[in-house]
Amino acid sequence: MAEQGSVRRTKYQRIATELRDAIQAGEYAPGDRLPGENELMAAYNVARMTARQALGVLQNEGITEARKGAGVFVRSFRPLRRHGIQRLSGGNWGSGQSIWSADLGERALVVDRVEVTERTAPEHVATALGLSPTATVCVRSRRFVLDGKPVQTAVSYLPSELVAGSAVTHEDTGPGGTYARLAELGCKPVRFREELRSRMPSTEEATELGLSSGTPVIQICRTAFAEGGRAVEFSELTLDSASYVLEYEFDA
Amino acid sequence: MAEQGSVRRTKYQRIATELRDAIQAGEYAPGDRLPGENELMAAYNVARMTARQALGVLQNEGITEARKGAGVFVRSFRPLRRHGIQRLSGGNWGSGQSIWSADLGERALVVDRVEVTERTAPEHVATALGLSPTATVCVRSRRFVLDGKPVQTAVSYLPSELVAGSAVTHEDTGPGGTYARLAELGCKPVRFREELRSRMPSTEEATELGLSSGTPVIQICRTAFAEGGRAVEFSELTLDSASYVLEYEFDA
DNA sequence: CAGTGGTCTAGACCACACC
DNA sequence: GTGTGGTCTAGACCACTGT
Repeated sequence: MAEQGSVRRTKYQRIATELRDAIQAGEYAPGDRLPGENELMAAYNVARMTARQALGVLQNEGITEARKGAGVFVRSFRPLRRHGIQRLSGGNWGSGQSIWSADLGERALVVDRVEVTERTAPEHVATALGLSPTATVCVRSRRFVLDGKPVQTAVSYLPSELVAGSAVTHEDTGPGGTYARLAELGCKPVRFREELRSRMPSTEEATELGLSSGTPVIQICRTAFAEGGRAVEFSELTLDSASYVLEYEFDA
Repeated sequence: MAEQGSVRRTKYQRIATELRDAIQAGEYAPGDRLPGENELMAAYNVARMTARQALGVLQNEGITEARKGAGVFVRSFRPLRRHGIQRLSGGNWGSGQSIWSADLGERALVVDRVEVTERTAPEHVATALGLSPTATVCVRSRRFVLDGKPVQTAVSYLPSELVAGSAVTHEDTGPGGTYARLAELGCKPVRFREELRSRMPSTEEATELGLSSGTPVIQICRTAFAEGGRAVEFSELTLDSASYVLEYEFDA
């Protein structure tokens, strides 16, 4: 009880630190239940809001997750691996191993929702595609689900002038998908630029991806270029950061 | 359908939503001061903790920042652009434009702290480098600062057996840096694998990078391979997600 | 049903920023 | 000094989860 002078931190920080250390020491495994608000109030002789604040620290760090009516639990990190560059042509690269388990396993990443519309291009899309501000684009919105859990949303924009009347404007784009259709139209993507950033999700994104507090998203803006440098597709992907590891492999 | 949902929520969510909408509508520009706790208490007739909770929502979304004794302010996003693949050989790629302003400008990214040590390889490092668990590695820790603000930390691990006695083990690795020294040792890196994830920072990382609440970090684990596939360097980079946009450009 | 986390109140003291 | 956000208390009611 008497520990005034050691470190100058606050009560909730001290509680949070002890819980975090216990987790990292393996005293609580992923999925385990942590002491709840009532237990912390009794164990540390603090008010409810103080115990809550301590638990909130861990939640905002993304290492725990609260389930209403059930308790607070240790989260796990079992990411999908997304290979940013597909040419995994079989070299012996990789005497060293990847850091995070691939875990792609046999679980299927399936499309949950598809929505195809046409509208005038948002400004940043028109800019990315090099279109006039009044041009229209085909907008393909999808959500991807893994084992019932949404992990990614994707919105692709393609110039209407390019894809009008093709299967790209259908929900089912047919064998080979959008890129195969673009190839048939003489605009096969041959080069890509991906711009990544990470940030906290909006409330809509958190809802749509089923994200708990303390989970950032990775936003990928990809532009696909055809031979000659024409931008033929612009995509905005939003990934649940707890579900993904991104991998890029390239030569010097 | 009707969008009655905006009225259904709790008090703090309603307050947060109104503030967020006001920000997105441009009523508050980046750097502007928002109504504080006292103002919100009066304006919405709520208790202090409720006003705080509303402001906490925006902070956790990373769109505002609280400065003790001063107020709550709208954050801005002015990222550096990190080109993951340096072969930016001047094609005409890019009829379309990048999404976020590059803003690299003339500001200098400088090394703030360097620390070089030697120790036995942590398990995941030994695995990544294909070393025995008892092997020792040269550990180079650095912090990078932009305009006085820390934006990245980097820890590189190189096999001791490879770099012992070379300038790699000095704080100043000389012209061309570590990779030039590796080349001289006959182990020039010719291929790289970068594994990225995003997560909330630990408290140490938040302190070291000066991150405010609601700012994730991007963690990059890079393995450098020499000709023949030998892993010669493993690096762990931790980036302030508010300071970076990552770009990867590659052929299909 | 009992127990959990989520929301909310109405006070209080503190450290810090700005004037 | 005054006002700010940060911490903390001691209550309360609610919605939800589990059994």
